[in-house]
Amino acid sequence: MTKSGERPKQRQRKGLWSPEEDQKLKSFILSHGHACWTTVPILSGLQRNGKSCRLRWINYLRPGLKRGTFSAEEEETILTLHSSLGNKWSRIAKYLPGRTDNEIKNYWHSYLKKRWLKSQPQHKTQRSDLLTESSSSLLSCGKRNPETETLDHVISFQKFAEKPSSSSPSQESNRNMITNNINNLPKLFFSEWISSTNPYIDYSSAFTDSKHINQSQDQIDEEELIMINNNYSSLEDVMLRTEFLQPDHHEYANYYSSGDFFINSNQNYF
DNA sequence: AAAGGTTGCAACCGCTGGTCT
DNA sequence: CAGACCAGCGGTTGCAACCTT
Repeated sequence: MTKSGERPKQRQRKGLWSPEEDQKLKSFILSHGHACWTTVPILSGLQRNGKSCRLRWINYLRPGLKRGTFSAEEEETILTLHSSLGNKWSRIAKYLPGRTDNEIKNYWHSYLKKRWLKSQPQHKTQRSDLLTESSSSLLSCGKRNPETETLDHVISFQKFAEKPSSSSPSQESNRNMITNNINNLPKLFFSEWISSTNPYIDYSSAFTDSKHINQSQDQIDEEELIMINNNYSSLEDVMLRTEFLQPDHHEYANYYSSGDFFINSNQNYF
């Protein structure tokens, strides 16, 4: 202990996580939860800071994460949501089960933005100055400034607006898809569901605090919904699709609050 | 085969807002 | 009410893998 009574600061590791560290963190959180992230490294014996542990869990270790390439549907969802929400990656992630905000952000910067630029040679006329002069900094994730930020939104908006309607299923066909295929849905394990991103339930708090479990639809940002519905009809498709993937969240929430969650998530994944 | 360039992604940093004391 | 603490978010960086010359 120091004079002030604090613990002497342990040298904290940085950089890539080793498999041993991953295992320590994973088993600690699965058996104890994470009431307070700053205590997690101390209690689990990791030489990392709490922030780093939190990030590693959310972006990599959390059960139910999808890995690998984004599907065409996911791409469309990102483009659609980005066009109305901007760089609100965590909000966008809420509609992409199993994807993290970090993953979506990286995907946008490394692929989607470029794909759009490639497919839009005609824009050289109107916005050639902006696109040619700042595209290099854009593509290299240049420093934040109002101009590039605005351009981000312009890019994603135009991309969405110019998409042929055939590639974006109508609300009608989407509903049909739901009714036709509801029985063919893959069943989610609860751990998958709780780890996937449900727009109606703040599962991250729920994980350690069961009082949040019964939060329901009113938790959605109403302004967000209004904006989405006013601007783009296919954004409703996004919402439907998301709900479609996670139809039984209330039932699962009750299941979680019953305390069986950890047992089953352990069985399913470890 | 090797050097240099590019890409993708994991992780860090700094800021913000909420909660607690 | 103010300050401390914490979680969450978005921007940025570092580096390994891959590609090109």
